Amino acid sequence: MNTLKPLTIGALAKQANVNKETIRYYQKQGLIIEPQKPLNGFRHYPASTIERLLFIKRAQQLGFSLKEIKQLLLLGEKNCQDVQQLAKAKRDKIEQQIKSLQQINSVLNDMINQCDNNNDTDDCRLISALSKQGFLQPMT
Amino acid sequence: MNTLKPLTIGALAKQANVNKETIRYYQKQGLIIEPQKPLNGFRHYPASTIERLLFIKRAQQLGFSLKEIKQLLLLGEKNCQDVQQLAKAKRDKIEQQIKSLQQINSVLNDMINQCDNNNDTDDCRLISALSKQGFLQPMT
DNA sequence: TTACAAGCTGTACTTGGGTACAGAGTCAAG
DNA sequence: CTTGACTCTGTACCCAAGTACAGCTTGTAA
Repeated sequence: MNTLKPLTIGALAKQANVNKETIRYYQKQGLIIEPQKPLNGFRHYPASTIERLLFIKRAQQLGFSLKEIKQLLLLGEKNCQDVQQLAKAKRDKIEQQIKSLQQINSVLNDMINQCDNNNDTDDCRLISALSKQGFLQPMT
Repeated sequence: MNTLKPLTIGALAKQANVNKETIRYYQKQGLIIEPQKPLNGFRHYPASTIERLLFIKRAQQLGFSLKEIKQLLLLGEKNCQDVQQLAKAKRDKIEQQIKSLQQINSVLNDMINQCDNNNDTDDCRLISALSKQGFLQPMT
């Protein structure tokens, strides 16, 4: 009874909660190994591919691109130092992003508040604020 | 002497510090008006187009897409309330993004620190952390 | 006037992360 | 043995925000 249905692409997709086409796409990109196709029939995936897909999705959530994830997977076996480097670079980038977004956010808020203070429709302070120079420092 | 050279596309591009092709692209997208082409000759842009381009670039820095910027420009003349709505929606999105990035950042930092604590190359904690489930709450 | 720079038009290409579809082949249940 | 669900392969398409290029016309300075 427990012949444990072989993992075809559809089953794999379900298990890992990704689209079939996404799996094929990852194969083309070299992110997961495409199992040999038996002469007649469908491919069977090892269960570890589920883990691999989940890994990829988690890394994506951390802001890694597929290209970077490929690096991670290649380095992963051997080179903890290099992996850490990648992670640090990513962290620094993310910190930069946070700072930019915070700056943007405060500008947006100022503008929104200015808008509150003049609700005659004619002259929108928000638009005129955007029309002026120098309200956002160039990112350093 | 001061015939004040007419603003052809190249001059405009220089003034606004954007690429000529970008200007053509914005024209196609309806973000800036393409002046009539005189029967023989090159287009002349009004100086206000410089302002318009700068406006677009500033709005982009605030995270607005070109599509949204088009909205802003259409609304801008009349409808302060609607403009404010757009700005608020954008602010909320940006706040969400900041929160996600902060969460990601702290996860990355934890992982990097774990890596520091074992510098034997063989078993990379960072990779094994990524291999485990549940370290990132699904974005709510 | 002749060369060279600049503008014009249209189309195609880029990146990243996929999705969609057509036209086959194959498997498995009834 | 047939039907329907699934897989396979390949190609094309989507989005955003442009960039690049070919082949032409026009403007300008020496």
